[in-house]
Amino acid sequence: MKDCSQCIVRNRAICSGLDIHELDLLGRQGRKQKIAKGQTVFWEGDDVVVVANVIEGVLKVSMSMSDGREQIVGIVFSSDFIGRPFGQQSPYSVTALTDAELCIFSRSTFDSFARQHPELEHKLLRRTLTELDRAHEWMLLLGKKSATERVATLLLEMSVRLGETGCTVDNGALDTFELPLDRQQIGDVLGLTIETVSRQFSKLKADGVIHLPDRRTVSILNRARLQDISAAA
Amino acid sequence: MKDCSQCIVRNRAICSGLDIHELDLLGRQGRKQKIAKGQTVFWEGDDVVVVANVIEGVLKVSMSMSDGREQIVGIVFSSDFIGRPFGQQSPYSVTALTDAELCIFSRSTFDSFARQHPELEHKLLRRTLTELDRAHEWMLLLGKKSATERVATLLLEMSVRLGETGCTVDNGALDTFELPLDRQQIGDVLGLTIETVSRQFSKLKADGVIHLPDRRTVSILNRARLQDISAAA
DNA sequence: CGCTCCATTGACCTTCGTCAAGTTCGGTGG
DNA sequence: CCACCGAACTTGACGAAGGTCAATGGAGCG
Repeated sequence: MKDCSQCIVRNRAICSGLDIHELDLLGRQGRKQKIAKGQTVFWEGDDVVVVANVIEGVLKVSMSMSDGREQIVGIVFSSDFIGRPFGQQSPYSVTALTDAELCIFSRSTFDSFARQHPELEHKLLRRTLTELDRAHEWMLLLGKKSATERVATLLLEMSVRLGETGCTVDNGALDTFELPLDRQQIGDVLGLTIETVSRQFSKLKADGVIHLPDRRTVSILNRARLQDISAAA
Repeated sequence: MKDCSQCIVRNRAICSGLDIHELDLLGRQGRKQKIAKGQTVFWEGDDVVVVANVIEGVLKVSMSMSDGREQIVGIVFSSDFIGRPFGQQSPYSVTALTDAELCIFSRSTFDSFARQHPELEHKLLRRTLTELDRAHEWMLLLGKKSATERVATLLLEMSVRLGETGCTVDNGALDTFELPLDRQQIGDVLGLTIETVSRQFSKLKADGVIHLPDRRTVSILNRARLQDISAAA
């Protein structure tokens, strides 16, 4: 890798706490890699040989059962971190939902670098803690919310997180955005079937809460109403 | 707090990486506190003023919606850590399921101590990462598993985690144990109603997989079968 | 002995999943 | 530019799993 200081996620990724010297050191260990949409970066159950920062693109983190049932347990965006540091087996798979670019490190290299650079571990800790908060929020959704509430929650969440990833200037929630997930994947995030998701989309559209110009893009027409429907805590 | 070196969770809590000097320093900041069963340690949405190690007892970590629906997002045992370091608001409530004893720190004190002691942050990071793994596993359960599978999974999980907390010598999974949760709470962990949980218990009992000597205690008669039913990944 | 609190069980109903057509969109080739 | 093709999505009819409501059971305690 040549120059971390020019990296577009420089200020948002976990590397952001490092000084120029450390950044250079870490940079030597990493390599950029492009991942095509649909490609899996690593598989559930495999040995964790690498971890990575997401430079560009959207990926899903998923777990599945022996009979094929799959749950998406996370969606990661530009500047997010993927992989399981300090672990032997990967508990999940990571797959690109869009074409993506990663900054990849061998896990063992990363682990020992992290141990020698508390600032990096600190950033990773903070990130893991927010990730855990998000997981908890999602457990509430999966355990207690109705189909309508789940879909509304997802739309709001995507609106916010796509807004955060710096595609826009203002960093605010987007009113119109393109979903990086197809209907099946939305079902797999929400613990619903594709048909139920579709019906809820249709209903929200019929109620004038959202507009669906095409399969993938969503326009929020009435955010307050959507928040209401999502039964936000 | 007088003497951390004598603490019963000394070797399992996040303090375990600290040397005697550091341990003494940290010990001066903490205080032990007994919590009665049913008492809430801190509330969802409140400012996080404290964090704590669990010395003894079992507590639930829960999130709830404005209309009262509640999801238990975690169960913590002896030597586990509770509270949200580096955060403003607590995203969840923590309530004692049994009488408990905590080792409490002011969050700001803990935060700055942690930042000055990378070994502590490292332990906390590892713990947070396994906590996240567990949350992911539970998302799979909540999103994709049937009622029977959920109950079977919970029983196995409790069997293992109660076994780990050092109540026994061998640290293995227990075949007979007392549930720290009542039926309503089991429902709140599994995303089911109390009636469905009860029906599944009765069914497992009728099938000879488990035995229920009284409301709270469970005896696993056929672990292999239970594992099968749980649809473990 | 009887009261209270859980837990269990039963009957019924709602929500969501399943199965099976359609329909739309986007891409490809004529 | 238009026709066609396939994949993804939508819609409908039906059924099953689990929720709801209500009655019953049973253990612990005064």
